[in-house]
Amino acid sequence: MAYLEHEANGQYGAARAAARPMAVATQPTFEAFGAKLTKFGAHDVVYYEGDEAKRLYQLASGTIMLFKLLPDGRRQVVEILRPGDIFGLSAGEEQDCTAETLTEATVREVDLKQVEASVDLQRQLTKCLTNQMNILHEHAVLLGRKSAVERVASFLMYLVPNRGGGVGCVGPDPSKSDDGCDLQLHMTRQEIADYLGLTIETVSRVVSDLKRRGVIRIDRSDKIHLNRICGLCQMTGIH
Amino acid sequence: MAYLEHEANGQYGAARAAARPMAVATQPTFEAFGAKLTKFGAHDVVYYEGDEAKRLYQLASGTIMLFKLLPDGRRQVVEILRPGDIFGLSAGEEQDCTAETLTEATVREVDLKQVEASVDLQRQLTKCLTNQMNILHEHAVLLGRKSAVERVASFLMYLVPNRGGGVGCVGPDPSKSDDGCDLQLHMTRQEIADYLGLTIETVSRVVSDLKRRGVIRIDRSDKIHLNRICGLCQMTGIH
DNA sequence: CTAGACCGATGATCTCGATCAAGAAATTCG
DNA sequence: CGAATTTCTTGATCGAGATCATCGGTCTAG
Repeated sequence: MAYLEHEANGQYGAARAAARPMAVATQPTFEAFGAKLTKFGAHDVVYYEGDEAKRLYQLASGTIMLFKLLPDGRRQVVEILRPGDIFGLSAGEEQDCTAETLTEATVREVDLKQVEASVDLQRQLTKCLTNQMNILHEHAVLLGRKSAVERVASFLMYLVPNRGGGVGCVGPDPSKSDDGCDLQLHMTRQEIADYLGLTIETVSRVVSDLKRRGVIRIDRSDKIHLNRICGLCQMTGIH
Repeated sequence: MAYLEHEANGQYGAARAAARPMAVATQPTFEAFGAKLTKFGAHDVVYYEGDEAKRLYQLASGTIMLFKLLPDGRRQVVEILRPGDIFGLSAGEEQDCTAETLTEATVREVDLKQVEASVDLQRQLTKCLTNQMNILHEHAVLLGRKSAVERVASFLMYLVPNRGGGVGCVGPDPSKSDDGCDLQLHMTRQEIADYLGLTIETVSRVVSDLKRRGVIRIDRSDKIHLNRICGLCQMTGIH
């Protein structure tokens, strides 16, 4: 029985966890499908939770967050979208999240009828959804099992181009002196906290701590320089 | 600006959060596509995290969990699958999760090539993925923002037929005396803990507490009777 | 320039859930 | 059946992160 053989590696066979999905290829776009292009300013709402879900959206440029609210005001940011990501689909009649821009953004809109009809569109859709699903899985690990430091480190690594969340990290890469990187967050401490399932104070403290330890440098509160990417990656909990 | 108008409702416009997605319609199946049917015993592994992702699976009967591991053994159960749910797709070459049965289960397998080719299959796929994505969003709220009691209450409500997670709850329903329900968990306390981002002890304590308060009755450790569904629903944090 | 609003940093304290430690109950197996 | 093993429960203690409180910095409006 495969299960037993596996158990030899520890409680859940943690040794197998070393194999991890690699960063994902470029995402398809819906350009070719005569999608309507809409422009939004920073901090605009594209739709609210509860609005009728009748269109498919794809982010063409900028950054958008999807969040959900509890009636007492607690908020959870469930996805941070990048160009190529799709949103606005819902299993029910209504949107399950609010979509709000973090920066200026342009969005492609396609009618759901049109989606139904096109094989190509469906194929691309599947690819996008699968990709976003994998990210949601990784985020569930972060929210369910990681410490505050690990969450912030994972978040920063997620913003490093081609290193989504430290996933696929190969350890210190001596072949390149790429161990520095400038990040533009486009998010307030509150938005970061709501994404990481923390409070604003904890995020602030952890960031200060990373600065004190020399792992990062803070140029402006939303502009952070990573001094040692690999050092940061070691703090994400995935090593 | 829509944002400002919205803000009148509180920090994030919590008032809008009342509108929630309804329970989802029956899921499509891939029966018609000549899928190969495989039978698994309880606690069998369908595939491991890191295995090559080359097939699409759909759960035909039984229950399966998808989980991810951190190298130090921390585990997060990211999805609990029900008949109709699909799994095994990955953005990369490798599976991002381990899939393990909770009960005996039968699984339909379709080759990825075949998926690419069929419009119908794609359409159904989109529907399944969208549904599961919505559940992942809800679960992110649970992991990021809910208390231990709210998590356990939400989990139990999630198992009540037609009341997925208390979503779409309409308050005490006096038209039916349906305020009781027998649940078969098919999960150990450890598995529940790993799904809810808690420890086994906390899950055990909360369950004992719900029993003490008369909200539930424990017939066997994995067989729980809900005495007052609405009372439980009130504890999920969504009201 | 000042006043006001907002955002972020940081100290003090508290609390919920984790951790540590036994037992009790259920399940498996000889 | 009883012994061994696993799972669950419960108590005691601890600590990471939440909460509360304050202050400094920055941006905007007048």
